[in-house]
Amino acid sequence: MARDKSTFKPTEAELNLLNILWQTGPATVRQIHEALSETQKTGYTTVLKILQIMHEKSLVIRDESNRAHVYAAANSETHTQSSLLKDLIMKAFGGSTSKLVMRAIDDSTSNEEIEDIRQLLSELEK
Amino acid sequence: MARDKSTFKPTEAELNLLNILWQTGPATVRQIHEALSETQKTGYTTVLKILQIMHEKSLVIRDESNRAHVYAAANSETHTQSSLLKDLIMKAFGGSTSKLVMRAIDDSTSNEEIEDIRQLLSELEK
DNA sequence: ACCGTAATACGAACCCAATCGTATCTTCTG
DNA sequence: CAGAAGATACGATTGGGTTCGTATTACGGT
Repeated sequence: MARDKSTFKPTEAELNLLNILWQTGPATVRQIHEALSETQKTGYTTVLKILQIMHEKSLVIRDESNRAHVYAAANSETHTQSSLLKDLIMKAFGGSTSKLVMRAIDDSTSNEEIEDIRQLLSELEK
Repeated sequence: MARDKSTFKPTEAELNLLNILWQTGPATVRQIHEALSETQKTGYTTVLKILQIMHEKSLVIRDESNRAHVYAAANSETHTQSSLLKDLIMKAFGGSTSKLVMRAIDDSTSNEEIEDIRQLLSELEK
């Protein structure tokens, strides 16, 4: 069952690796594992395995021209965020984006965040 | 491992049932199953089993005074939405609510949604 | 050319979610 | 009160995600 691209939902472990790839750009398993080790204690082969699975799912692309394969995210961070967001809106907000935005704003506790959002809205007014 | 309430994340099947409970209020397994059957074709005992598991996890409360137990969501829809939202913000938006809001707004295609959000922002300006 | 190092590939184990079939229990009816 | 109907409880199966150990392969230096 090949999943629709816009519907695609990476798992939690996969998303962790994608976050690293988006931040650092294309990287080898070793580099990714090292980056991940900053926050997690996951085995090298575990990272490798997940990347291989992600490759099968076309979540990442890989360059095999060198011995150490170089992996890169197949989709942009923005695209993936949209996909996950849409998923959540459908499942938990009855498909209403405005309900989600309202909830997000209501939950904002940090003044900084509120200011950022206010700024955002000003931009929108044009 | 008892999960923190604010961190709690229902599974997809669980969320489906919660959506029904939030909409209809307390209900028996039969009622829930019937409501679910509108959109899904899931066996009766499957629904029952999931509700039992949710009960163990304290996702729902149940009234056993009658033969047919009456289930109700343990947490409000709003609370659960906040929890899921926070989870997504952490995992996919680097913890930034404003990034998520921006993405949600950028993705809004429906004029109606955009108008609703605009309205929302006007309210916020006060 | 050899050997150690570092890489990939493979497969097993474990856990949890989801589904359903069957067993058991309760209640009402005839 | 016997038995059907309808309810819960339980256990087994399947599938996917996550983890890691081991096997295999490819490079690089002496």
